[in-house]
Amino acid sequence: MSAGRAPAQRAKAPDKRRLILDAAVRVFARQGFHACRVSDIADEAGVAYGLVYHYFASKDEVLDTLFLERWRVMLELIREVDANAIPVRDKLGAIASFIIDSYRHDPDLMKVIIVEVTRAANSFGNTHIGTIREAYDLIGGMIVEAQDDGVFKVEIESRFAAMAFYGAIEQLLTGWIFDLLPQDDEYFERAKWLVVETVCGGLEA
Amino acid sequence: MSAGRAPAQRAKAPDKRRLILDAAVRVFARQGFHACRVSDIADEAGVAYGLVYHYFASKDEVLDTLFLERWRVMLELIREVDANAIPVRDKLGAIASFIIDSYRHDPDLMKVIIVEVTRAANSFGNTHIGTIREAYDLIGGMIVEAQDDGVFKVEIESRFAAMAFYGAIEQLLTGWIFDLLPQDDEYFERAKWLVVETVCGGLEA
DNA sequence: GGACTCATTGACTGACCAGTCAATCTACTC
DNA sequence: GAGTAGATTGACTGGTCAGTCAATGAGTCC
Repeated sequence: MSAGRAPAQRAKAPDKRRLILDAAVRVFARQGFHACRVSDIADEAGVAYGLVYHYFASKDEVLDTLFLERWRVMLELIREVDANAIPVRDKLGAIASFIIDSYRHDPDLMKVIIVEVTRAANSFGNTHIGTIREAYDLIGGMIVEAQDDGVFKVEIESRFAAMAFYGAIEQLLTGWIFDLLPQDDEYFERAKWLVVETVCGGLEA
Repeated sequence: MSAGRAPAQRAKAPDKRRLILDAAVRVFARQGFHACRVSDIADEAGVAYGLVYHYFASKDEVLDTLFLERWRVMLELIREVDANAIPVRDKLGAIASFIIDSYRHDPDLMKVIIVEVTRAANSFGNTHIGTIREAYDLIGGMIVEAQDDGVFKVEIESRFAAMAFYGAIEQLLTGWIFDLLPQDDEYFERAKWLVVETVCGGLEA
């Protein structure tokens, strides 16, 4: 807890909290949040059952932590991209790149976040809808800006366009998660281009 | 079970099996499949707990039935549309229309199917991936045909295009499910047009 | 009206699992 | 080396709930 203690902890012992989070990602990805037991997480992490409850108040909090950690990074990226004075196409391309690279780098984590949170309308999705929405709103803002600049058609409402754009990306990840699409570097790169090409092609004036 | 008995049943008693399925839709939509109890479904339907197990082998089978019933109708629609000699844009438009109208007509059912099945990679989604995939493949086939005719660019692989198209639609439904987008008739119609316009705009040669 | 079949009821059980807690260990301080 | 605080352990508990089943009801056929 104290600021001075944390570095000392990390220096000597393996960070058990992190160990538990990483194990949880693998277990959630493999079995799903509902189907797995807390003991599965503890076993996967190689720690005692009770230690999970030393670091987290509940099973839910483990998933909340994973989601918030990752989503915060994504929101930062989007804000950063948005601050640059570059064409919308590049902005949307950077977002698509980031999400697809996130999947490429840690497919299990992205699978968990998408399957268990952003699409779980009756559980975690509902809890975090405010945070999720921030991303849609930021993307929507970029589209409004592009419309004001005359780059995008004004007939397509920004909120719809943002949903369609984000939805297309998430569905590609879903395709990879379900193993319906090939997962190699060439395809990941192609997918980035495809999403931007398709959606921007349809939105441009 | 027997062919002669079914109509007699339906004629006199309210069809309890249907009553249970309809109640399940409302309960699953409200609480989610995992969070609800079988007794919630029985209560909602106004029947005894045990009757659910008279008609269905398990809680899972109730959801399976709901999904398969609906998805069969959608596959039929897609095949029917595909058989017509009309432009791709119209074919894809008909599919978008059908899905969006399905939501408009029975939002709870579509919410359940999307949230609990087509996006549930670790449970029902996995069980039904073959059936779900049929839809993607049919849409992919339409896109290939359009590419052969020179209407769509060949650079964008059909599987990717199909996922992007279907993903954009599903995300619109998700927007409605999460109450992030307005839900009135004008918006539903606008959404049909938007999806087709956006995706076809990006795919056309 | 007796015999049969299927529909319907709801109390009960057996398994499962999230979360608790008291005990033990480890490391650091004075 | 005694004292303290946090880390770690895992057996245990309490509640929940899917699925079972024996009993009862209702309709049909002869």
